[in-house]
Amino acid sequence: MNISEIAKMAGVSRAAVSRYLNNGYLSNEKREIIAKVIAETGYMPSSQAQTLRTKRTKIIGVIIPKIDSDSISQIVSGISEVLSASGYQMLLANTENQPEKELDYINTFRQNMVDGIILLGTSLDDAKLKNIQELDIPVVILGQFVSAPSCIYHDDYHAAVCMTEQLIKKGYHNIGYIGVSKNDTAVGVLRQQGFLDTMRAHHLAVPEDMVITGSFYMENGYEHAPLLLERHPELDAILCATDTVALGVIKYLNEQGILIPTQIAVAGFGDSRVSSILQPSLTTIHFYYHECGVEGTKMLLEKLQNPEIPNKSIKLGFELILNDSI
Amino acid sequence: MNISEIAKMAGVSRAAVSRYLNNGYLSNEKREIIAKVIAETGYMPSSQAQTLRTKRTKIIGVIIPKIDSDSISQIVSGISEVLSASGYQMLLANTENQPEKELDYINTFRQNMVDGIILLGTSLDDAKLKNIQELDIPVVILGQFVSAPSCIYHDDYHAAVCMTEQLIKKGYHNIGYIGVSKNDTAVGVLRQQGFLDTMRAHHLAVPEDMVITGSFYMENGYEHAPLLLERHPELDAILCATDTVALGVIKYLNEQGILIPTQIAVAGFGDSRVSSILQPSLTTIHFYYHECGVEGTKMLLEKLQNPEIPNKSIKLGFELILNDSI
DNA sequence: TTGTGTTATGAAATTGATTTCATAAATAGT
DNA sequence: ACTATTTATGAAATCAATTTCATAACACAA
Repeated sequence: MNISEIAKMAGVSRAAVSRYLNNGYLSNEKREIIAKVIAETGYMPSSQAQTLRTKRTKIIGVIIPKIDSDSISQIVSGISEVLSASGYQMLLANTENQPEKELDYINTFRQNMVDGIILLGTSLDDAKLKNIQELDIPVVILGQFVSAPSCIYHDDYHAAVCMTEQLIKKGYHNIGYIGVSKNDTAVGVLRQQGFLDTMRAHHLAVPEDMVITGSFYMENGYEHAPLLLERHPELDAILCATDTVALGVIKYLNEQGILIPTQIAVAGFGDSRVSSILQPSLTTIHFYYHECGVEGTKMLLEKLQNPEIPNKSIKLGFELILNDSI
Repeated sequence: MNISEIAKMAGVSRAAVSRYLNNGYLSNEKREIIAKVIAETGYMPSSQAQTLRTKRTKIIGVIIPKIDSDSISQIVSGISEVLSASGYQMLLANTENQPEKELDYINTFRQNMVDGIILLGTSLDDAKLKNIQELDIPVVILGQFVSAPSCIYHDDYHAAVCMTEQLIKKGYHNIGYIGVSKNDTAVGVLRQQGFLDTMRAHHLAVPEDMVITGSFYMENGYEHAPLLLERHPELDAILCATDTVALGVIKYLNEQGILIPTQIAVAGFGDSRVSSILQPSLTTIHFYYHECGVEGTKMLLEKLQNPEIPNKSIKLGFELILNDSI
């Protein structure tokens, strides 16, 4: 079933049918007859042929490091919400935490498949950013600050400052830190920097070996908590770069019968759904993940409408969720 | 940059370039010169034009009820793994728990956009299934048993039987049940049926008002747990159709200072990541979600290779995760 | 009546690839 | 030396839409 057949059945030209589909110049008479034929046949125009002419796919490529993560699935949910409201489709690419795959996907997408790209950034080196800027389609980066394309990011640094101050205020002075890879500027570098700067500002020592770096998974906390405690028996709190890591720490402490927060306080970042259900509930930072997805997508769609719009970067705030784990 | 320009630059015909791209009949001489030109220009063939001819998009449509769910994101992760290994892309559509949107998306996908569809089924009535069978592209249903297209599903009934027997064995005889919508045969109907049948087999009464049906969200457990306890002060256990619902119940019990499992035992289904971290850890059923995604995708890709393959349905097992909440 | 402008319409070009078909050149077989 | 076959190649058709351009039909003013 193609446009020519519809045209023949309706006794009009292909152009007329195309005009019908695109609200072009057409008499009501023809409009009606074409509508009838289309309703009868259930004809749907081929999006490939349309794209070939119009150069628009109405598909947005979304690149994420992993899908089964609380924060990421919230962002994706926001993206999907806006896209589907605007008649766009979402092509989702999962790098499975291999940042080098990001470029692969960008190149696949570039192959005329998508109108724009949303990248949930992990490690963004200069080479990658240069590559991104050379694309002829709009790109929005989520979760990391970059000067080049537009981006929406969280105030990771001050969130860490806020959390650290809170810990200090509560009387914890020997605070260990379990972080994640420095390749991730937002989560790996800035949160740790916020922690260290605040400790220094309060004249509290943080020996080098009281800071540990690991993966984004629970195992990071589960395996490194004992290491920290062994090295520093005086430890009274552990701050983790993500809630997921904090969950690992909590699992270990529970297994060992170490009381939270009496013996060791624990805090995380991300306000994962379970933080309030844990016993004790986990003190954490709420970031606006869903909003991040929503706003980022709106930004991309605006760029699509008007490519002349200059790059913007939006910093989203945070909220301290004061629970019982500190 | 299109195939004609490349052909001109290389001094060959468009057909030769196309043969180069598709490993066709071509002399090494031409092969080399074309390779050089393509490398210099960074040319990438237009996937739209390719699709227009070949009728293959190398895109699979995946329809899910929501993205920010533990079980679903695990399934999607499995799907994404297999697809990307096979050079396919994933078009993800989120119905946001509105089953009527499933058909909308199927229709959008049908518009020549995808080679096949994976549907994480929620409510599948006959009309919808008929619609699906009339599609000219292969479809695989995940999570529900259907006779029509191929499907991969979990043994929800026996999982519920197993869990209920376990509760009874542990001495709980007044068990309340918080379920989800009956529109979902697997999660809503079969799990509840397994529970009721097992209770009956053990001659244990389950008054009608000891079974409550609600949403897939935590609120379901959080709001209905007090209702159950009020109606039946003799209650000694609550079985929930999903871990998420169980989390809501646990949240309520914790807030009220009701001890788990001493005063009330709680169990769920789905082995969500946090079940082992909760205090007490949640007794639950492990389903093979990731495998479900992997196998379902393999099944679809096989069908794509050979459309003559008859429909298959695979039932995946489960595992009782015996923790401390019962 | 002629000229001008508006409204509808279809023919044909265009988009960027693949594929069929015809054919030329090279090699093999007798 | 003459077919027969294999190997390479390009011209042209094809896929299914959109869009430009030309033009027919009609209304209206001079």
